[in-house]
Amino acid sequence: MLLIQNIRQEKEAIIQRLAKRGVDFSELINQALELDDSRKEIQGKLDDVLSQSNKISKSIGQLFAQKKIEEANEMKAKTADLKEQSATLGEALKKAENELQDVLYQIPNSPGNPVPEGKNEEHNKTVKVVGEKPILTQSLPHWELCEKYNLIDFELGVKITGAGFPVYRGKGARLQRALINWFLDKARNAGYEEIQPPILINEASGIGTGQLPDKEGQMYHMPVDNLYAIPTAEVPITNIYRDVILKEDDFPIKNCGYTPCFRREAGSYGKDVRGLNRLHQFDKVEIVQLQHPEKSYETLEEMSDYVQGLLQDLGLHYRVLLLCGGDTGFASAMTYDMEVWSAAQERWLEVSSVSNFETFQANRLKLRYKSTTGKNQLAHTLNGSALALPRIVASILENNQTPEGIIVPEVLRPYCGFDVID
RNA sequence: GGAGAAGUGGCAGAGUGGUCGAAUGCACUGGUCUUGAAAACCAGCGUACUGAGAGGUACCGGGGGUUCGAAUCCCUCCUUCUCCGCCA
Repeated sequence: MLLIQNIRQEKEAIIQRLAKRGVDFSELINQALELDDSRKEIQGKLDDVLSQSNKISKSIGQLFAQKKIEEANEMKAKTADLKEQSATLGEALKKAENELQDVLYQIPNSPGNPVPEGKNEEHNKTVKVVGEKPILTQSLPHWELCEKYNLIDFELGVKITGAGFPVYRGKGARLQRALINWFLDKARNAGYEEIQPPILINEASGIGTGQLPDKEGQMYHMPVDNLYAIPTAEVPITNIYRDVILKEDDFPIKNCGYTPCFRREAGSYGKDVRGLNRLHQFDKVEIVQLQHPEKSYETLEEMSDYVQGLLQDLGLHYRVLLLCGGDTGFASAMTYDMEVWSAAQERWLEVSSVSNFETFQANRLKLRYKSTTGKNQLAHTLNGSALALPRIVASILENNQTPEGIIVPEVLRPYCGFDVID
C-alpha cells in the first residue's frame, strides 16, 4: 500500500511512475486524496466533540467530589447532544477510512526509476545472458525423463491428491532434498539466518503481505480454522516483522527459509503447466531482507547477484530480465526475473524473481525503524526465490541428459550421494 | 477436549469507575562530576492521527456494550499459565 502522505507530497511524480505500468492511475490517486481530505475534516470535528465531552466529564467528576450533586446532574444533560454527534461522526470517520483504504488497496506500487515502461512481458528488458544453450544428442522433455528414470510420478499424485501434486521418488526425491540443503547452506554462508516458519497462516498475516483481501482465490483455505496454506515462505517470514520497530543498526536483516508452497493456480491449463512447469505444491527456498531505504537498491543488486551465483554453480544457461512496469508485480517497485533455458522445451523458464518492495509491504505490516533522529520510518523489504525447485529440476534433467543418463551438477553430488541418474 | 487463573509501556510491576497515557524499579538516551570509566545526581524516555504552533484525539490482548466518565464493570473472541484427559 502506498503511503497517503507520499501521494500527497509527490502526487505528479507518482502518477507518472505508475503510468509505466501502462495504466493511468490519476483518477484513483485523486480519489484517494479527496477521501483523505474528508477523513481529516471528519476527524477534526470528532476530536472537537470528544474534547468538549471530555472536559464536561472531568468537571462532573470534580463537582461530585465537591458534593455538588445538582450541578453535576445539570452538566450531565449537556452531554446528550455531544454524544449523539460523536456517534454520528465516529461512524462517518470509519466509513471514510474504509473507503480510503479500499482505494489505496487498488493502487499498485510505483515502479522505481530504472523500470522500463510497458504493458507486458514483451517490454521486459534483458539485462544479461550468461552461458550458452547446451547442445544435446537427445532432448527429451523432463516429464519423459521423470518417467524413464522413475523420478517423479505425476499420475500417482493425481490419485492421492489431484493434478499438480507430484510424487517424487528414489533419486528424484533425493535430488529434491539435495537441492534444498544446498540452497540453505549457500544462503547461510551468505549471511542469511535460517527460519522454519509455519506453513499455515492466519488472516492478519495474509493482509500483512498483501495476499488478502484481494487474492484469496489463489490460496488454499481451511475454513474450519480460518487458516491459509502459504503460497511462499515470504508470507510467514515477512510477517515475523509485522508491527515491529527496529533499530537503525539492525539493518540489514537477512532471513532465508525452506517451505513447501501451495498455489491454486486457478485458470491455468495446457502446455505451460505440463510436468513441473506449474504445480499446486512445490518446494522453494526463499531469501528475505529488510533494509534501510537508502540501501535497498544496492541490496536488490546483491540479491540478484546471489541468485545468479546459484545458477552459475549449477551450470545453467540463464538470462536476467528487468521487468517492465506492466509485468512488475502489484506490490513490487522493481523486479528482476531469472530465467533458465530449457533445452528440451526450447523455452525460458522463470526460476526466480527478486523484488524490492520499498515501503509498500512495510506500510501494511507497520514495519518501521527508529532513525538516528529518533523518528520512526518505514523500512524497505526485499525478497527473492533462491530458488524454486521444480523448474530448476526440470532444467537440470533436460540440459544434463546424455545417452548414459543425467549428469548431476558437481556442487550437488556431495548432497545427492550419486553422480548420475540412470 | 474439561476445570481454574491471568493478559498494563523494552522488561518487571502498581493501579478495581473520575486531575490515569498510566506510579515505581530496571534498561535506554543526554547532561553534571571525573584524566577516563564506574558510582552518584539531574533531565529525557510508547505509538498513531491531527494542528503552523500551543495543543487536541485515540490506544492498558482484539472487538462490542453499560456510564456524563472505563485500564478498572458486563459480553464475546484470542493468547498464555496451572491441573486433568488425549497424543506425534
